[in-house]
Amino acid sequence: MDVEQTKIPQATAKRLPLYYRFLNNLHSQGKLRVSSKELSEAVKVDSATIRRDFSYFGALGKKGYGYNVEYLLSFFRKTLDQDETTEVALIGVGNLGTAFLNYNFTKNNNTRIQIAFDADHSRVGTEVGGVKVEHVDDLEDKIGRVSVAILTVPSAAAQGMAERLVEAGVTAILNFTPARITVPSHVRVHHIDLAIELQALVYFLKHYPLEEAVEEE
Amino acid sequence: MDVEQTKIPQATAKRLPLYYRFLNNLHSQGKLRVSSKELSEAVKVDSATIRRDFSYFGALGKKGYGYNVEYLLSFFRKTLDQDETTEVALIGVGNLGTAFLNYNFTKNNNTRIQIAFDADHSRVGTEVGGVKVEHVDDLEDKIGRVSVAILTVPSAAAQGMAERLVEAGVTAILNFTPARITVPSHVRVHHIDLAIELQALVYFLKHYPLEEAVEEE
DNA sequence: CTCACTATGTGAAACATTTAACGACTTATG
DNA sequence: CATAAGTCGTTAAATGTTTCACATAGTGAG
Ligand SMILES: NC(=O)c1ccc[n+]([C@@H]2O[C@H](COP(=O)([O-])OP(=O)(O)OC[C@H]3O[C@@H](n4cnc5c(N)ncnc54)[C@H](O)[C@@H]3O)[C@@H](O)[C@H]2O)c1
Ligand SMILES: NC(=O)c1ccc[n+]([C@@H]2O[C@H](COP(=O)([O-])OP(=O)(O)OC[C@H]3O[C@@H](n4cnc5c(N)ncnc54)[C@H](O)[C@@H]3O)[C@@H](O)[C@H]2O)c1
Repeated sequence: MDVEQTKIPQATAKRLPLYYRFLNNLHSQGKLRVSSKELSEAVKVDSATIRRDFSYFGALGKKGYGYNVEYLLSFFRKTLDQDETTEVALIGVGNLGTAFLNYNFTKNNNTRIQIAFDADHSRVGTEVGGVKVEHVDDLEDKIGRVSVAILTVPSAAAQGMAERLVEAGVTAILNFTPARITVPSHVRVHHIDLAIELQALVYFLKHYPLEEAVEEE
Repeated sequence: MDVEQTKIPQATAKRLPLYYRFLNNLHSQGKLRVSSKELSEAVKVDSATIRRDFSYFGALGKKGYGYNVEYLLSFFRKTLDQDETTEVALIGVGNLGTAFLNYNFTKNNNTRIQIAFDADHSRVGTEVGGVKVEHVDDLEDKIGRVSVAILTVPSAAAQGMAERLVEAGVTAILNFTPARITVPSHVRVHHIDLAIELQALVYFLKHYPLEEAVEEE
């Protein structure tokens, strides 16, 4: 597959899975076509932004008509590699890790948590969400060719585990710990820092007032 | 408090809680000063960006010296309103909701989940993470003056619950459901869409190659 | 077949964010 | 005290993203 499309802005790339999901919804509702304006209302992204995003992939729509849902969907399916499942490992079967294992990411989605590890012997051997929990000591033996990992260990263990994961061949980490981990430059890390998201929301609430609340009449 | 600081870029505002957390770490390690360069390595944000961010608040540092950790920390404590606790409601005590209730957001943080609601009678009355679970029918009665809500209900229930929350006075929602909810313009919604984050990570992995992995010698 | 309408795709402008570069001041050192 | 080294705060440039606005082309009703 041509890796030459590196021109697509990152902001656009982050919206693709969102478009894909809503297109799927429309498709299963039996809708045959959709305009950028309709899609805009559903995903809360400006319609011009949607058209711009789509245009990076060429002319996907028809003037005066809109987009054919089926065509667009199959285009994105290819673009997002929805036909091949990406296997994911999860490290740390605690509160968050358990929630993720119980959640079926594969519903609308090409990713599946294939294997889980924990350091707590009492968890090892149990099955959570259909995935057997392995001991973290066996990580190198059992992780196989999985290249994506979700990290939900205590923050003190994050850096150490990241290093082991990288050593074992992982090249993408979704890090839910508050630790900012250091990895070699060929490894991609996305941080999802829930405490910060909550604090930031509160900060915006207090310092960036939106339009005045309208009392009902 | 002056709401006139609306000049601070949103990108900066989102980083403030991160700075605050690391400053706290440094402080408890007994560090007295820190340079933008050191901080940069810890939080993985370019040092020029850090200096620029800080400069929106005036001259917090000393040339040739860096920043005084204690001073900076107390400045951010005020700025982020860390002295008053913000009360938060959680709607939907399922997998994710339970994880959040069990997590102590207050550790380093001015937010606390104060009250939780669920529709499932078998959960109501139980206590999760020290928070009693109320029935969602009592939401309007019991939510009080809480203005921030975390939404972890099934996506089909998201829009309806959002409307009830807004009606009950909530003005900020952290939405973990895949549904893109519609709210009045005075309500702030932040979406955290975990399935999309995972898909986006996979997309970047495949289409935005980083530097070539170096085989060990 | 005609024509009013609709909605795309995009050039250009507006806006937002990051990064580079450096003068100015501080501290440390001999 | 003079000088070297360090680090901020900021101006300006570079980069990235969103939005506007409209020519254009295809649609669909009559
Ligand atoms: N739960 C939340 O709502 C929440 C919110 C924000 C951030 N976080 C962060 O997410 C991470 C996980 O949170 P949690 O609430 O699930 O914690 P948790 O303590 O419930 O789970 C951590 C799990 O990791 C396991 N573990 C410990 N060391 C390990 C290692 N070296 N290798 C593999 N497994 C190991 C533990 O046995 C445990 O099962 C933490 O870093 C936490 O700060 C969680
Ligand atoms: N668990 C995950 O890892 C994960 C990942 C991505 C997205 N999500 C999304 O987060 C949301 C919650 O996920 P989950 O795994 O915790 O689901 P869940 O089914 O475990 O929990 C949902 C809870 O909400 C309760 N509920 C249902 N209707 C309600 C209502 N009207 N009012 C109050 N409570 C109600 C249910 O009784 C249940 O306890 C879902 O929208 C899901 O799509 C979850």
